[in-house]
Amino acid sequence: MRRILVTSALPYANGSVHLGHLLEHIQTDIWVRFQRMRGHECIYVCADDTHGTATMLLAEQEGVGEEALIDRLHAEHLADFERFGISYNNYYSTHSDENQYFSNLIYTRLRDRGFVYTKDVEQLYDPERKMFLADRNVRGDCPRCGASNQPGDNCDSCGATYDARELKNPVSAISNATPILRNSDHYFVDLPKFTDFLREYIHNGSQQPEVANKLTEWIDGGLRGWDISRDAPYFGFPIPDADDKYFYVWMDAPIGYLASFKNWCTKNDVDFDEFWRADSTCEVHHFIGKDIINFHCLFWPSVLHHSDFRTPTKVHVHGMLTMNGEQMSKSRGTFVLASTYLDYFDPDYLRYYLAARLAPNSADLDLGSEDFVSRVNSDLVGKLVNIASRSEGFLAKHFDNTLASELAEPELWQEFVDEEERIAAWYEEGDTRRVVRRVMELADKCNQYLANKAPWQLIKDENRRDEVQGICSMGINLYRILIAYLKPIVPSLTQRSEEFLNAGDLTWENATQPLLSHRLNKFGRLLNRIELKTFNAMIEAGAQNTAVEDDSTSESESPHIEIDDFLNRASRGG
RNA sequence: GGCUACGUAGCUCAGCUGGUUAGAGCAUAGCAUUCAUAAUGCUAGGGUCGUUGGUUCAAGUCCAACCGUAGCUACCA
Repeated sequence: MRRILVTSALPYANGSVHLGHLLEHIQTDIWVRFQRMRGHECIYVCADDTHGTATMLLAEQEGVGEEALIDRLHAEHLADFERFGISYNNYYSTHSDENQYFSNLIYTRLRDRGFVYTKDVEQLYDPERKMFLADRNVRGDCPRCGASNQPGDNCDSCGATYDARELKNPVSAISNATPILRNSDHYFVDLPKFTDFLREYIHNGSQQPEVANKLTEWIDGGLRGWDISRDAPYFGFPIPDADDKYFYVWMDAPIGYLASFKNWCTKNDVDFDEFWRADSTCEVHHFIGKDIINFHCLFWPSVLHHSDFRTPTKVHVHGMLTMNGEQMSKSRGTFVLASTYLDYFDPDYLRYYLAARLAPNSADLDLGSEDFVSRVNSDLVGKLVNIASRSEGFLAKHFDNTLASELAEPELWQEFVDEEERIAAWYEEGDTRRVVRRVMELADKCNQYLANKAPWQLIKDENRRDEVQGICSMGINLYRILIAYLKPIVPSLTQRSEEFLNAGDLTWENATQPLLSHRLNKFGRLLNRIELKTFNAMIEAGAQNTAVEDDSTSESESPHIEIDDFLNRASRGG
């Protein structure tokens, strides 16, 4: 039995769960459910990422304390994810004692080993709000093309990248005050010292090839020190032995994985160190989006390795979700919250669709409305569920819902059984696209078999009734093995099927044993078809739900962050 | 600008280390069927495999250039 710890990136506590988050958490959950189905120990933890300026400002805007804000969002996030069947063992928070403990521990270890240095940094400062301004919180004229009202790090108009200090006519996006330059000591992790370690680490099988490529690029370009401190006021953990300095949110965010797991270990009496000591033989898998590769594949393993923790076994990187070919964005009206989706569709539809498109790479994934509807209706209902539906009637009507005592077509059955190994390997790699394709090919094969045998003809002949039972029992058994193969992807459909099949929980092991002389439960509708207009209604509702927010931010004239930017970065990782 | 990935039928994609007339599903058309949630089965049309050049007995499959698309160019809560 393998011992596996799995994480999804930590959603940031400044907004609701949306389909972009779900892509990641569903992908993770499928992998986790597969591992558990195979009989491995698989602990899945996540948490809300709570610290930083954004939460601080949002709390202020809402007139509540940060802790009240993050508590509220934590409850919301967890409820949304749970309704999608995401099977965390623990969904915690980075604003926790455990997280502070590990942050301090890691920091002091790094510091004591000479991997931390301080440097004087000059930054824009908002004199009204008395706080330093991150690049994103400054707007001004582009130093190259002169376009007005550009963000502090790059120009949307001409694409130039620059330092916020170079902006002309800078304005604080928080208070509209004119920022001044001010100096402060910052704490840096000496990343360049980890160059050799990283060069080796990224080729140890922990990275997808295209990710390793990108990392090599960064490393070859020369690593720079990583600024891990922020000045007060800042919502976060104070840095030990420093005056009014706080850990930069991206420092303690990944540590949230440790904290969440530790919290779970305490409650379940599991040895944390078994998983995290440097020579652990357990596995650690992170699932993240490609936007946060640097944090998880450069900083995180470096920090872990140099503070006596093991490094991740594998980082699974996925691409971004687009809607009908466009970036998910509120202004384009292609933004759908998890809760909005649930007003219209069963989670299994989305889980199935995403699984049908996911491969072990970081390519972007498009959710196309017609494609979505067609795959659900053709594959799940028309092909798969249809097998059970068309077989069941005969058994119920003529055979007291009882399966034949032996397999009518052992070779056909064996063919389905023989796929087990390949399908498992695809799951393991994260190639659910192949899993789905193969299962649907088998479903086609099964429908062909039923069409050829035409039990609806045979039933008319009194002498051939036994054949009908045999054929339909094949149909049910084949349906059963196929739904078992898809169990990690469509848990609720599987559960309804298990009830109908009346033979307990499907496991990877028992799925390849046919049911013989077995009594089924009463058949109920397993899955409904969906309509394109429902999907369109959902998109429209999504646009309406979010239009309000757009207005409010533009009216205030001081959005702390462009709203679309928010979305792209809403799934950070912790 | 630099780097990376991708560009195969209307759509989503298979095509591994180069080797018979380029495949599947969906969509479309016709036929069959009616057990099944207007589901299923059979058949057909549809692609100069982004462009050009090269290596080779042989290239969608390797190389180069070009065109196009997307992304990255790390400290942003």
